[in-house]
Amino acid sequence: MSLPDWRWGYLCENRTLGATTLRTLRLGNLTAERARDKVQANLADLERMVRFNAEHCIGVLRVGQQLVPFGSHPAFPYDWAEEHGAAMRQIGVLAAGLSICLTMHPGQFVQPGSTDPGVVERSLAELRYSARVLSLLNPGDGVMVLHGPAPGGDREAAAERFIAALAGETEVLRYLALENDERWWSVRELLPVAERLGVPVVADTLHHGWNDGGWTLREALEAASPTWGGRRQKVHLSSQAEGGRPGAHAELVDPADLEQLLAAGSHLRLDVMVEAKAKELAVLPLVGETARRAGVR
DNA sequence: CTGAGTCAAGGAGTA
DNA sequence: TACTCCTTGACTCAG
Repeated sequence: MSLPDWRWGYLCENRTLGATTLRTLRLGNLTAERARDKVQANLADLERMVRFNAEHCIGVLRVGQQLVPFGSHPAFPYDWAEEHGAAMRQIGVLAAGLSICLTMHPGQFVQPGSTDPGVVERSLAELRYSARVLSLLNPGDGVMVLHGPAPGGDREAAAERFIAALAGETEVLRYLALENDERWWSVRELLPVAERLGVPVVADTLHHGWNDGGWTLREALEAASPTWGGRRQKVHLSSQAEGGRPGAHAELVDPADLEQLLAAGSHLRLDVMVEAKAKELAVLPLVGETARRAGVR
């Protein structure tokens, strides 16, 4: 088997380093001084993780959504982009020089397709915040991943609201990608929504296992591939936690799940984000395994 | 110092 | 109506 042209990635923190970009604080404790401390600590660890990644051939890193805690909240006490922009740009230049792609993943509260205008506005605020972070950190190839809209009983209407809310958001759309979920949006169903927004589709292998839309994993990967244009195609890889509820992430990646992705996508140029509780410890063996198969280069 | 309870936020399902 | 769960961990405070 030839070496797949893949890069690997993990999420938000690094156990080897004891580093994290997930530091946050309570809204009730939100002061400029405390927020500044958190942001600076998160950024310092982000830089350490970027360097670690470069040393270990890990090409992608997800940045914690709370890199700037409450960065999209009206109560945030200062202009974080102004104060931390220089530090973010510096890390971005470092990462770009090391060919490391930084990504984000706004959470389940972000619902730009909601029927509630207040929810839409708060969701857009979070998406604009994420786009701003990426534009400072990673203007070249940053990506933020969002799930399809909650259907609310009428998928088509929800999709139309979702598209309408995002259509004018140039900065957001520049970084946005849509990810299949285990219940409502298979890769196949998500493609037309993404196409209308002009954004790419992230195929998540675990979600695909529960909700395949009638496609094999290979079909899903190949269908999503052209949505990435010349960019590397982002894919999420994880394994079901033993005894956990459906969708719960395992500590590591099951070898069978790696084999499945290799069989389905070895011919594609992928960025494989590993969603595993052990973070980089789950990725390092995969980097080694895929390199071993190719023989020493 | 430790462990339990809690944390901005939405939506869907269950009781 | 009230409660649970998301992807998780970090924060807070009572003891």
